[in-house]
Amino acid sequence: MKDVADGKSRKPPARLKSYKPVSLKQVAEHLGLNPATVSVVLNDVPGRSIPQSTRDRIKAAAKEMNYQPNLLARSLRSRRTLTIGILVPELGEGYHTQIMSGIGDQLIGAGYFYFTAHHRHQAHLVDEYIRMFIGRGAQGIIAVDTLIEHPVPVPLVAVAGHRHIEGITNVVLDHARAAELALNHLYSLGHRHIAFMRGQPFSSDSDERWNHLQRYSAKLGLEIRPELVISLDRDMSSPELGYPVVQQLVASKLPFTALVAFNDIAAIGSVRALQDLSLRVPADVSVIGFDDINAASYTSPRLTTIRQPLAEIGRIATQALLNRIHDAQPPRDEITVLPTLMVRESTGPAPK
Amino acid sequence: MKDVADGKSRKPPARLKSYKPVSLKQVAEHLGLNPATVSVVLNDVPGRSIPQSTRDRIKAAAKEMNYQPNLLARSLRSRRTLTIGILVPELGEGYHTQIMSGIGDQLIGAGYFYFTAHHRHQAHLVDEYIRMFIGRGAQGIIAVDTLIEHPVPVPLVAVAGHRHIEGITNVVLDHARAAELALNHLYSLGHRHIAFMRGQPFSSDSDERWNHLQRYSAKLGLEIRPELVISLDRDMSSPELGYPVVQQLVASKLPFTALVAFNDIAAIGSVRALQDLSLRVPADVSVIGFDDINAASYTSPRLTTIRQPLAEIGRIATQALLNRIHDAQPPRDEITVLPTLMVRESTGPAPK
DNA sequence: ACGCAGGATAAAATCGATTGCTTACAAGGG
DNA sequence: CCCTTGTAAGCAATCGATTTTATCCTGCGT
Repeated sequence: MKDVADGKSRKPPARLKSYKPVSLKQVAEHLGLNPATVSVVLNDVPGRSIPQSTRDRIKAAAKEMNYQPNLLARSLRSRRTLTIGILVPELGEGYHTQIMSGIGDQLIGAGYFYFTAHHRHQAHLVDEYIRMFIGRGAQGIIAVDTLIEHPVPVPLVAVAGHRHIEGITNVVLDHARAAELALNHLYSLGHRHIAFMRGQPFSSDSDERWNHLQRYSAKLGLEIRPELVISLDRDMSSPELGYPVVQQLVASKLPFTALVAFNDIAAIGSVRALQDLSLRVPADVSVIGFDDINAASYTSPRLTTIRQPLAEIGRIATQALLNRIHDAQPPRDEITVLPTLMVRESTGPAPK
Repeated sequence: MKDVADGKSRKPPARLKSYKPVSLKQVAEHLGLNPATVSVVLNDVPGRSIPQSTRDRIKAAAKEMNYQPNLLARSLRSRRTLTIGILVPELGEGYHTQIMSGIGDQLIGAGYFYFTAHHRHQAHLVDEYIRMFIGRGAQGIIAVDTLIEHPVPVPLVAVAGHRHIEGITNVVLDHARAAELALNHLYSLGHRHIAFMRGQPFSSDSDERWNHLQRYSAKLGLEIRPELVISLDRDMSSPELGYPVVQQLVASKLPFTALVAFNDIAAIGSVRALQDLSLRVPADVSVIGFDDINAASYTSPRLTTIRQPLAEIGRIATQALLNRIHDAQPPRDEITVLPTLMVRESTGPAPK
């Protein structure tokens, strides 16, 4: 290696073990100016008279010295941390992950960074993490599928939360529409004996989804036989979740030609269970899922499902939060998102 | 609701819209003490003589006033932010997500919080986010499947990075062992005409994996026919990735009885392609994947794959980083993780 | 020539902690 | 009786910015 000789990179980027970033004060000193002046210029504070020449000088120096403001210091004073906190029940699981992907995209795009914390449905952790987020200066919080029990001192947007708490904006799926899409689809394929799978009690969408399915069944004149209603209870996020309940359902020998699963994960396990019992999907039994997680289109047969626009939901929640942080709009209580029916291969005409 | 009467929760948690947390100063004032003293006690600073009675008084007051130290202020002074930054190429995609799940678990367990940023393989974003992490006080960085080009002023652990850069610890899979597992499995099932799928050039494991497959094939006396080697090139994370290349492979009419896919995602697409061309998996063609993402066991046939312990890798990387931050151990250059063979349903004896 | 209105920049307070250095007082040693 | 030692706590500087207030200077009007 030889010495660099070109004008540009004379000074190496100095990234060795313990370099210390340049501070505002150093920039000011270098320029023979006061830190305050430099700050004012770099932040484009309005209503200050500073000649363009000085402004240019300062900006040039900042760039040249590779000045990066220390966000901690700035935030301490100004209360703008450009940071928000995200609460999820679990990491590395399809549904939450895809929502977070939408959130992350939108936040980074808006210049915000975010903390993530997962609580595995433990209420005391929820409270603790909220406190820690705030202690670290989070200006807002997004809670995904998380039960919030108290008002919180910063703006909070809940995704798939169904409690109405003062000051909290909920982003929820239009469950009425979802039920309608699912049942119309099956009904129009000729299914009249439909089995239902309810979600776990701790999952925030469980009740809502079930209520609307009941309601719309009634509307269609479909009778729901209680023996054909099975319930999830285990807290797991693998398809195994849906396997045993469907096994039992089949073992009960009650006739049914379609199954409305609680979500895609459980639907995938259900399809497995049916196949392992020599029932063909969809020839013998149609299965419809909920969510449209990525894996739903990898299975065979590919899963017919009620799609929640997960990433979109994340983006909407984020936008709502940012609006509230900036007081851009009067806070809304609830934002509804529309589901779509994705017809794939796991549903078909009811057998004779 | 009636008034609470028990001694504990006399004072409501005051979580209304714009409450302001109590500061150290307020606690000190309340006690008639100096903030410094309070700080010293609450942090259990060693080598200070403060009588137990005072200590108790302070701790009681802190608890009673629900004092929460402001992490921003603390970090500004003490440089301990208990924060690290995580870089990933993409959010909401199986492989990275599962590694992040291990990272998140371990970090939260150790009392650290983390920022996540995704860069979609854009080098300039990588640099920018590293700067921003540091500006926000990150004490270390974990980079997953991300190309790091320069040394960085804080400890950095790279997962599946293969560049050796001063001061960076790499956590990598034992690719030699992986190749051995995959090829032994197929070989012992009688496969002699094996097709290979190489990864995209921007994926950090591509070359390493391919080199070891070649090397071990030679060892087994297996000849690799160049016409049976296909390459991925698109930057996508859906199984569609593997579909067209396998279609072409089959169209070429060259005989093969097994396919070593680059990863599970591509393997799932490959299986689809084969099935759509009326080839049975594994009766006509065996397919083996890499990674063992969650979805690998949801497909039908369930995917035989070389398992990377993804969450474990995340935990190992995190532990390595924390060790370096605490100077607990001399920094290691490389940490190797062992793969496992997961035999499922997509591989079987070679057809005659 | 004097006062005064800005324009340009400096000074100082502040945010909420941590930390090194005093100080005040009491007890023990020579 | 003075000096050391130790205990208990206060003082003040500091971290790196932002923000409010003050000061200096110049040119202009009268």
